[in-house]
Amino acid sequence: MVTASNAKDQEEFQLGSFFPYKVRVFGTAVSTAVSSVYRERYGLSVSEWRTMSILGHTQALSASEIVERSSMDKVNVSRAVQSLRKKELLRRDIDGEDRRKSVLRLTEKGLAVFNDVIPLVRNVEAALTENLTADEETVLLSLMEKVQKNAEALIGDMSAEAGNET
Amino acid sequence: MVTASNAKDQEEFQLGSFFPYKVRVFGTAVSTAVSSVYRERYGLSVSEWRTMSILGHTQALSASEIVERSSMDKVNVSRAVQSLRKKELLRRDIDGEDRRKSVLRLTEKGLAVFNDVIPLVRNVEAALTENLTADEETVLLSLMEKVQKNAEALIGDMSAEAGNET
DNA sequence: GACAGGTAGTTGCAAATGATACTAATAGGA
DNA sequence: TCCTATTAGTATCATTTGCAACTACCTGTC
Repeated sequence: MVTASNAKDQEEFQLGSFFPYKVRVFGTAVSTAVSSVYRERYGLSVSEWRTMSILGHTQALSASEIVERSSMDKVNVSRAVQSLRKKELLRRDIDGEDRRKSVLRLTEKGLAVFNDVIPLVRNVEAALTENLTADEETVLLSLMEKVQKNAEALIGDMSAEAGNET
Repeated sequence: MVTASNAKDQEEFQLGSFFPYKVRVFGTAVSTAVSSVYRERYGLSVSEWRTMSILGHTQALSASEIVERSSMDKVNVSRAVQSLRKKELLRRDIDGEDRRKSVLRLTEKGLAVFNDVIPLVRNVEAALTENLTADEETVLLSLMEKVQKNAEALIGDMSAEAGNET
């Protein structure tokens, strides 16, 4: 998979035209635009927002169910739950049948915040793609998915190999 | 800009189909795939890699010139420079004409590392887009740019307004 | 030549993220 | 029942990142 290079590669490497660099800059811009909304308004972090938005309607999930739906790891979720509880936006009960499991749901206050934020982030979402046609948006999403799958495959390979080619 | 919402918005919000969420997951996957390469091999952070790749051929830049070319802020660059110096991958001299300015360049060791990493990241870059046609890649990049510009405009608006619409 | 204002870069503090190790509880056997 | 393996979630530590304040230096003006 990792093959040889030639001298040209080295001479011509330009960060500005490096695909992963562009992706990162793109992602940072989008992420900042959206997260500013709920951070400035309610001091919510990305993890907190994700947790809330998953609990929003599908009330009463365990932490690990949130992990499955949010592409966050359990540490992240655990911390988001903690700080949301501190802010009284989320309530945690213990599952009667399996006392390792938590039963998480938004409080009324949490739901109110959530409902308040939704239109704001939706507006940002709309503004981000306002000059794209519906087709373009579809294409963008499907290409991103393709690349993402490639990336995930690569990551899988790496952690499997753990580094051996010189 | 921020307009009204209706009840449907709130009922139907799904994190999984939220555009910024998808972008973030996409970006994280790509970024992880690439940065693992130079992190595992040489313990380089993203900032360090960026700094190195900008200095690579265009030897001898000041920190602020790196800032301009890298979409990192000066704090980030400063720290990257520090740790690269510690690793002896980068040398810093002081500009004779303006002693506030640093004159940064890769050491031989740094250049060797850089040249060693280039083909590896190039391979990842290629693998990320291997199932995309050249056209698709072009389209993806141009759509990302469009969205990114929108995002940057939004960010600009926000910091200008500082939050007032209810 | 001294003072105001701007620029280059650094440092320190706080929030966010990731990896690892740990505790508590359940499940499946023997 | 007891023993081991798994699972849910938490705590700890190291890294990363951002913001704001700070030092050092330069420029222009008086």
